[in-house]
Amino acid sequence: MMGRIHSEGREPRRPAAVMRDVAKLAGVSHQTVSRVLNEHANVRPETRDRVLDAMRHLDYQRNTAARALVTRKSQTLGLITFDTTLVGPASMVYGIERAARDAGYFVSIVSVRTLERGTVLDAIKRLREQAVEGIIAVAPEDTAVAALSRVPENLPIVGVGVGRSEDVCMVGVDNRTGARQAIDHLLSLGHRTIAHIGGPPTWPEAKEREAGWREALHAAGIIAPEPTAGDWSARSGYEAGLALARERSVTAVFCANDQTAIGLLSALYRAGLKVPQDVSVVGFDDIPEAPYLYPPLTTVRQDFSAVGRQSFELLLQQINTRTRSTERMALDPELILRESTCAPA
Amino acid sequence: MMGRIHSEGREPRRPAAVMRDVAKLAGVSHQTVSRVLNEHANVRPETRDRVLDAMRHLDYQRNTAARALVTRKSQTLGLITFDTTLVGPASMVYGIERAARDAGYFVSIVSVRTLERGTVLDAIKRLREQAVEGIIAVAPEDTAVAALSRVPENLPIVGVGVGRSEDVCMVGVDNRTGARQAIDHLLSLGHRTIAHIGGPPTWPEAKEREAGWREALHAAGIIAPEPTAGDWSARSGYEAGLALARERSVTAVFCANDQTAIGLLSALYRAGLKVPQDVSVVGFDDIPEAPYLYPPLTTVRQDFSAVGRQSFELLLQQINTRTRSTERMALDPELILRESTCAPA
DNA sequence: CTGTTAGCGCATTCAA
DNA sequence: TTGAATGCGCTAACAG
Repeated sequence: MMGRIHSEGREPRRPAAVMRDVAKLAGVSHQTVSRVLNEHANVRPETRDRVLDAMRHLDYQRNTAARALVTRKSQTLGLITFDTTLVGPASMVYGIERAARDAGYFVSIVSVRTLERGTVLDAIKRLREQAVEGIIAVAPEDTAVAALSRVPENLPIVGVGVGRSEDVCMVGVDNRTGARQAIDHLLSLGHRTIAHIGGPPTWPEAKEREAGWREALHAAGIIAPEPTAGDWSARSGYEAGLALARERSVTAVFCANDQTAIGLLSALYRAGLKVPQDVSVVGFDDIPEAPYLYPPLTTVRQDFSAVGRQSFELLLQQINTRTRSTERMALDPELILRESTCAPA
Repeated sequence: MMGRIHSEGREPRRPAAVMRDVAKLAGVSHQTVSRVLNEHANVRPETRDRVLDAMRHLDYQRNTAARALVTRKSQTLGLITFDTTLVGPASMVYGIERAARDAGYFVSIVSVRTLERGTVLDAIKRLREQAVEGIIAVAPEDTAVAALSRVPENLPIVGVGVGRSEDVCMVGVDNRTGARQAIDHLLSLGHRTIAHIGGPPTWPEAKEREAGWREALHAAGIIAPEPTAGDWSARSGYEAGLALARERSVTAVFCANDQTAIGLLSALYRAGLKVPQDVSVVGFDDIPEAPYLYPPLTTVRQDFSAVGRQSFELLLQQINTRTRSTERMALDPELILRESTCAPA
């Protein structure tokens, strides 16, 4: 009779308090509790305080599942990120999560290792199961962008990247302009042979950077040499650097990103070349280490967290207006001059 | 009478199919649909197929809110991460998310900028609102660890890091051993003056690495000099390096992490010193760039994704057994020999 | 093997 | 200003 005779030892002591409990303690109906919770007007301040007190006493947590069930809103958005140690994604996750939280959204994350169509589709499926109200996908590869255009019309989505897509909203950085700034800088220094170590050809960002390099060279009446293929890694920069050092024909190298530049620097030194005296080097991204490399790296800065915030804004807009946007937004990068570039000998 | 006369233009075309719709189309009860969904036995294969077909036709998505409401399980776990471009957290998020997904859990992420107690407590509160079944918190600072011990008894939690805590399960790397390996290596090379550029003193990991350095030195009968304070950044390594170069009394430096080592290398070169000939350098972490620095960096490797997986395992165990564990697990790091160390001149 | 019933905790009508 | 009823979509218990 004492209750709990059959209590199962492994259960948490007290079941979590629900609205009814709060209501009882405050001497009101559970309805009124709901009202104060949702900040409806028409609740006497005095009643409100009693309810608030009761909630505190019972350590009341509103049940989001029940709430979502009836409102048909999960207050959650999905985030698809790419597994990587590249700075970009990490900073963006932070920016996005931050913005989402401020707007009252939870964020559910799915990390994918590759950006193949199938993988991304799986991630989307998983997020749909979760009933997310919208999705932000870091989609730097063509295949990923293609997958995004397959999400149902009624699910808002924003891609982060610069891939071409007919029907999905994308936000990224204007890589082409960034690259041109870098090359123009090198040209103004007097360089005429400017090599490029590119990123993976399946990445639109890589293609844009290469295009910018090509355009700037072309505008100066210089025929672009064949770029070296890379994969964003220091390793690829290192290997490309070894080859470049053997040729000894270039006075400057534009790297697809800073990691590549790190590897390049290493290869150049190993070959006995000096930077910037023998070879000028420019990177892309402006990772936190860039100013403290030897020499401090001239590079193109991207504001990743701005991209993150912006993508959330665009998503929120779609959610609120219930319209699928196909807007395309490109933020401007900024050339940061440091000591890895100088006039050629 | 034709229905939809009052249809609101901005609504998605078709409301999402629910179980009842599937049931009707398949000519069964909604219960049977639920059975096939949850893979209960006792469903005739034939019926099963009809149901599956119907689900496909209607593009049925199960409603997780409704499911969570009745099962009292959100199938979600919370992840508190630290805003940073440090490799560790990024790799661990991946490992954790991966493991969680394989086990059928969603993961909801909260990124915090600082690890102050209040910030972490807020993150926990937010996750509790979401009714997560457990929390993994990347908690590399003392204040964060302290906050973790405040979560209610019935919410499983695992901290990632090496902080001391009476009542929360933690998994991390044995930094002390890692540091000792590094110093022993340096000692065996013949070094007798081995400086240390530390991490932030509020980080237990930093303290452990320093302790390992101190212990190894002590064991060799050497009195440890005063370590230089750093903050994990390349900048701090650079500044410390400038100072060390002025003194010119050390033959080797053990850095708290690889970023610090990057800055140190830069400062050393700037001062006209050669690595490893004049000064040997050892890092910690083994970031992807480490093998491609100049010179390739000898460092202590941590398996971040293993830490991530392990932390999930421990969390899952707590969830399943409904017991709060206080286990403490330390994975072994591994010294990776490269070219930044050699015998002193 | 399958269907019927009940209720999870909440927000949203309606009444009072 | 407050309370009573209704049902969101699903799973679990019980019948058949």
